[in-house]
Amino acid sequence: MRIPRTTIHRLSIYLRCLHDLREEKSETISSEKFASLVGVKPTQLRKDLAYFGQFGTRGRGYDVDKLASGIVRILGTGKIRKVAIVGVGSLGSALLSYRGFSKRGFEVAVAFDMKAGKIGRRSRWPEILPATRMAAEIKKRGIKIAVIAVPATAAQKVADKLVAAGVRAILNFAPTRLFVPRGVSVESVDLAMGLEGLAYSLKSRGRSQ
Amino acid sequence: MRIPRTTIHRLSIYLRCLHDLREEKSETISSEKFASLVGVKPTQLRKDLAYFGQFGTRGRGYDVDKLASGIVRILGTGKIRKVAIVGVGSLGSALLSYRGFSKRGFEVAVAFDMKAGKIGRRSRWPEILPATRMAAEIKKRGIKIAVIAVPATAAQKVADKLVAAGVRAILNFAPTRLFVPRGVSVESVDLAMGLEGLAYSLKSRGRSQ
DNA sequence: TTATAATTGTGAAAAATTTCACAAGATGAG
DNA sequence: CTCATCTTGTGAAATTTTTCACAATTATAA
Ligand SMILES: NC(=O)c1ccc[n+]([C@@H]2O[C@H](COP(=O)([O-])OP(=O)(O)OC[C@H]3O[C@@H](n4cnc5c(N)ncnc54)[C@H](O)[C@@H]3O)[C@@H](O)[C@H]2O)c1
Ligand SMILES: NC(=O)c1ccc[n+]([C@@H]2O[C@H](COP(=O)([O-])OP(=O)(O)OC[C@H]3O[C@@H](n4cnc5c(N)ncnc54)[C@H](O)[C@@H]3O)[C@@H](O)[C@H]2O)c1
Repeated sequence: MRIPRTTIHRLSIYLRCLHDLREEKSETISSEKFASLVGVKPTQLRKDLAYFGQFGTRGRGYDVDKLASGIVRILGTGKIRKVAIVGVGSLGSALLSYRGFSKRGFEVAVAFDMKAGKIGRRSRWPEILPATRMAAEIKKRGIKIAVIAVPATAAQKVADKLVAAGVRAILNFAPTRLFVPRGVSVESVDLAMGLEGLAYSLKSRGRSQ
Repeated sequence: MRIPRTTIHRLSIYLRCLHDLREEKSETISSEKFASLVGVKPTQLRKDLAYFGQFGTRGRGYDVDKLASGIVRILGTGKIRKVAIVGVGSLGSALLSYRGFSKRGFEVAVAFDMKAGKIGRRSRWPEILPATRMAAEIKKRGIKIAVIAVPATAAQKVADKLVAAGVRAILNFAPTRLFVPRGVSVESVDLAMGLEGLAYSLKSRGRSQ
């Protein structure tokens, strides 16, 4: 059965919310309350979960812990996944220092840059290596996920090298389309696109929202 | 007529691609070539545009310049829109120094932070003001779009203040849901969510892609 | 134990979105 | 001018996604 892309997207949102609920020591929650918390319809939440099995108890709701670990299992973020970042400019640096990824099951294991000045090891930061060692290190460490934070003009070449080195999933911040072989996934984050969406809803307020 | 959210999203992608085509001095392009460039079906591209009128010439295709300005008009990014950034931490700093927004019709006009050390004026950066002056400055400058780059725990309070000051659209980087009144739009960018999507496709390669 | 209330899981209906198929308009060669 | 070719715009069909409605299951109180 084909699972909608949007369902996977929402699963992430559910998981984030479950983390918060866990911190508040909630044990169980009904689809109704949970849905209103994340901002979807209860039936949608139940249908999203139903694609993957049964997670709740009729008459009671969902066990927060159990549901969280269920979604983690679905997403495949159960054991920590190593991530490489390519491009340690202003955005890459922000990502390197970000503590939020580890909570979600990702470890930034290493970063690469082509400029000599960026190379080295700072306390509490992942090691930054020269871009020339990229292929070898990624192979050696068995890294499957990479983040591209280089200028758009360099992004495709970097992607090609990453794929050749065994990377199977790329989070791309460069504002350009990446062409990759079948079997490799790309998610692109274009911040200007977010602003354009907002500009549009600003223009057509009332109609679109 | 209701326009799909995804259509607006794709319009941004089309526009980015048109910018590139313009730099390559292409004059016209058919929906077929254009679609293969951005990675959608030609009929989808034509349908997306058809929501807003007629932009092409039968037998010839689309005039690159004309289509670009058409999409700009649809999105409402024709005249530069001023944007405020709240939170000048590692991510906020990256956004402040980013030169890519102005090409898309946005100007980061001002930033705010609560820590005294962040306040001031650096060359080529927008002015950074204390958070206490946020409401007054946003009102004074008539800013309608803001970016939230503060910790998740502070995000809702910041959003409330922004809305009270007249902001109508928020790009939110904090990993939390923002509750805002009707008529205010929020786009959230959760980078961990991008990674989770990738982890999933890694797990279920072949099926989902 | 039995009745009542709560809440999930799910097939079917509804709504939204994408794709198709082709008429209509434009171009260019002869 | 005419014909063959190209390519858009669009109503209709197909597909996908969301929502509904309710049977099934569990909890709880009497
Ligand atoms: N900074 C932002 O806020 C922001 C926002 C949206 C999008 N982006 C995009 O993210 C990307 C990075 O942005 P940035 O502001 O950090 O740019 P930047 O110029 O500050 O950093 C780019 C880094 O990549 C390195 N680099 C260049 N080519 C490389 C290669 N082939 N291999 C390894 N390293 C290489 C450079 O040495 C530099 O350190 C760009 O594509 C940009 O458009 C940035
Ligand atoms: N850094 C990243 O790569 C990254 C990635 C994904 C998400 N995020 C999210 O983006 C947000 C910012 O991340 P960061 O790494 O830049 O954090 P940071 O701690 O480096 O910066 C936060 C800044 O916000 C300021 N601040 C706090 N409360 C404020 C308030 N009420 N008003 C004004 N300013 C206030 C702080 O003084 C600080 O300068 C966080 O919510 C984080 O989860 C960051």
